[in-house]
Amino acid sequence: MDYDFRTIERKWQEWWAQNRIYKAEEDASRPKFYVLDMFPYPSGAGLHVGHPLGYIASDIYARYKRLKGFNVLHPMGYDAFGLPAEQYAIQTGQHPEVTTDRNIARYRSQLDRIGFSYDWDRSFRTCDPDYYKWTQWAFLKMFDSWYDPAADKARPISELVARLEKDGYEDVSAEQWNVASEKEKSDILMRWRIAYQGETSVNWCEGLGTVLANDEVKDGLSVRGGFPVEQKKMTQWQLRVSAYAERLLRSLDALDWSDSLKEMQRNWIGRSEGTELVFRTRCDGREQDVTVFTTRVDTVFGVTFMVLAPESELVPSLTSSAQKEAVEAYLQEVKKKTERERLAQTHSVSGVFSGAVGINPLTGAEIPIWISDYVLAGYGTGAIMAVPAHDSRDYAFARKFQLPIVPIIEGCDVSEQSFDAKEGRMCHSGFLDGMEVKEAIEAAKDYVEAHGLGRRKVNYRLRDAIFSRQRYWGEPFPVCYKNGIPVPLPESELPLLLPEIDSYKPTGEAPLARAKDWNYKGMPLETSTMPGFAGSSAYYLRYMDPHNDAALVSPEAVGYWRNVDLYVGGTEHATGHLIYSRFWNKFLYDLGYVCEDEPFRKLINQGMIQGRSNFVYRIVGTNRFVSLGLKDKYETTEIHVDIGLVHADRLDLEGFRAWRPEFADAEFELENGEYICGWAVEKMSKSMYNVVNPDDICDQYGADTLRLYEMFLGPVEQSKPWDTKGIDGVNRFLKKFWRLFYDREEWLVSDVPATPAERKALHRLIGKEQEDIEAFSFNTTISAFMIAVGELAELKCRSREVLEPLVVLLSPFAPHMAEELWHRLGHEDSVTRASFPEYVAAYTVEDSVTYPVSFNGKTRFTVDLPKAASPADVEASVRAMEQTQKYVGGQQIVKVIVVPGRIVNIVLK
RNA sequence: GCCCGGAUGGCGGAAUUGGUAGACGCGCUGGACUCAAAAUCCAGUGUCCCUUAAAGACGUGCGGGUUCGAUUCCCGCUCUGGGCACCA
Repeated sequence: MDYDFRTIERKWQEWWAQNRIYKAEEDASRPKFYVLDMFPYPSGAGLHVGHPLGYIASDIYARYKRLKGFNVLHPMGYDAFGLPAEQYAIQTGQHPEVTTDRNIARYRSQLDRIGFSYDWDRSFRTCDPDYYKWTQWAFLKMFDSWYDPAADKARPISELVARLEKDGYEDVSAEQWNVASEKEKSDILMRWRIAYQGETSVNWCEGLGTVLANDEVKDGLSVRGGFPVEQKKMTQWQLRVSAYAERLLRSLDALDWSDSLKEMQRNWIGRSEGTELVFRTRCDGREQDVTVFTTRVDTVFGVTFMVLAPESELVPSLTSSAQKEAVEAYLQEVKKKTERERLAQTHSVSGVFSGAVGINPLTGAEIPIWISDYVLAGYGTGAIMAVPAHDSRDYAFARKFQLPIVPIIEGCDVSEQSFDAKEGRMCHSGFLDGMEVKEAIEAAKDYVEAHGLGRRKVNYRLRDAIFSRQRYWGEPFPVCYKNGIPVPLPESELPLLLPEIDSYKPTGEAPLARAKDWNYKGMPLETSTMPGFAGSSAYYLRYMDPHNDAALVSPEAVGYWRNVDLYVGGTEHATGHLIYSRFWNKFLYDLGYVCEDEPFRKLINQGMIQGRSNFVYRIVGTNRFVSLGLKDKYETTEIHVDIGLVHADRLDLEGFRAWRPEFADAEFELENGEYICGWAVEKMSKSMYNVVNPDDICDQYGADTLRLYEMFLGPVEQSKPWDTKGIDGVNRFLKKFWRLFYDREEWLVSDVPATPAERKALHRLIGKEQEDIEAFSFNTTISAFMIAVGELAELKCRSREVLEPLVVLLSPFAPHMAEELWHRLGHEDSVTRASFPEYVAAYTVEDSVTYPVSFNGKTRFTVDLPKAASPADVEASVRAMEQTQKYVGGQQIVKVIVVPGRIVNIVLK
């Protein structure tokens, strides 16, 4: 009986599916464990070998946890709304759902071949009305809530309305509220709702005809499609993520995520402690207060000018009539410039004098107010005090416009550049003179607050999320307009189904505006749709209770499954999905719908698998190709060649000629009769002809080999190149494993007792496997497996006592083979239901004692000896080391002290 | 520019966190079995010196330091991957 992976894998995949082996059900008698993969957006290209890396890792972990007695929830679904399907629809006229269905079917068939232990009964797509009903529901809840800073959580908007009616709130008095019109009331509430509509500067992408979130834009281009993005003021639906900035930052500490990812989130949230300082200003005889934000109030004596952002609403009132023309010209220039510069990535210094002056609140000095695009409207107050001596941006500006530079830190040289460091002793700074910068900051803050000149303020870079997209393929907003006032639809109307439209071609207006009868009881419905992250923000909750028609998730289900214990996915979601999801979860937590404050307890970022591309070298101007070693003799062009035509870097010449018509009469210059190709590690992509399809690997080697090899390649978190060449090693291992059980047709396993050596091999493996799987170190686990199997093969182990646990240990990695052998061992149930602790208990590693050995009281190394060893044995062992191990650096051991409490000390000469 | 990581044989990568560097796999070399090939198995494989072996010397990006002992800790560089980028 040979190892016939094709038959075995098909057989058990069918059996698992038919018998619902991986079905998860709530079971209060067992501890739960929730293992989740970031669900894929099914693109048209299908899966390449890099995609399943994380899925395989999480599947191994899920299977391992099952063996350890946990009730494991391990679901999979699809992130199905989004731009690519719609872009395709625009090109082909085909409904995005058709493409989406097709892509999902392909993904599913590819996934199924790898032998994952997903509970497919819980699967859904974000574009299913049954699912997006709950995305819309969450939006309604957000619309109907405000963030109460006193309670530090979201509360129903009705509570705010009650307050407004009775006492007013912040700058809205009860009188104002009570006489306000319906429209005015709506506008007032928009200032506090969690989901609100407001005018804001947005990333407008003309190429896609929609606005984009900050994380959907990179280097001034859209992440999807790479179209230029410009800033534009528009009224959009937004989510008040910024209200959660402090909580999102604070609860990061307790999460078991990588430091680099947490750091990325911290930077994205961008907390900075500073001061809001009020400057009196004068312009054409008018006086006005302007508040600036600064983290360096201590430098206020070095302020020599102020700067407003061009988009600041203060600009009109702070422009003098004399400067009006110049300012307007500058504003026009900025508008044009930003688009160009976003692409060019260079920032030239520009600005214009506003004609207004400000008065330094501490010194009384008059300083000019300028307008420049190096100040951002969206951060702080959109106005700054400039301290050119100690801020490089202010310095560059001062230099360009010849504004004074006044250093206020002793001994610093600002003739060439500013001195930005937060260190040194203050000077020319009145009451701050002589202080160190750090104490000066605090002293200045105290002074400002004590004299009513401003107040301490914490600012965040994190902005509210823009939630509207002028696109078709997304969740419709359950909102209609009554006399221009947004009115939410009642929950009973959900889901509000995405309407059919005639054409997907962009016309400048939102596609839904073209839908027939797009109104609710005669009131027009909102025409934008929700962004991609809407559907992916709470999907992990839905898996807990995917068929519930009455709630996103029942209190019972969420009470049992709580949150995700292990989340595996790519690092590219660090500042998008993972922020939005945490926000969304915290919001639902505030309202009592979920019972954990954080959605993902532990997060593993799998690395990327890069492709290994091959090249041929064509002599310029000919159809002649030279082998790698000879290419330097000629002027050549490097051409990507399909890796299917290359074996061990040797080119298949006939295959190459047949590959493309232009190569049909190619000539070759060979080395030792072979054409050697060049190679490089690059991103796996069609255009580089280096894509490896997991289906091909499954055909040729089997899913178990694929799983093992992807893990054996290196640490899961690390990016590494794929090279099919090495796959034979793990494939050989599996065949070897099989041969422990079968010698051709003969079944080898019997009930003979295991020898001590056989047991020892198994013990070591058990210990290693437990340790390494918990640490997510699967490559070393597999190494340990190879060693153990090698040892057992050499020992000709036939004992069921050892071989049966070995199958259990293998099952997370190579589930198909393990299942087959498990059944051949006489079991009827799945190996999934075997109990790992049972085997661990039966095979505990023999106890030994570790003695720490120290020189002069400091532990230097350890000695392992059997438990029964006497102090004399320990001393002998240490002295033996003196000779063989050179541990004591040539110095002679005078005395070895063995303390009863197992501590060994060495006294050196 | 700022903030995180990395750097170990021909290649992917190990090393119990300060204790025999290079586990495991690939590749390569030689051998066994074959008419032959595939498959399988065995042996060797960091570099240098040497006909070979023994023995030795050198070796974890570079330069210093701490230590009996450093891939591991500290200081200063180089290269490289990623994130942020006028955030006051």
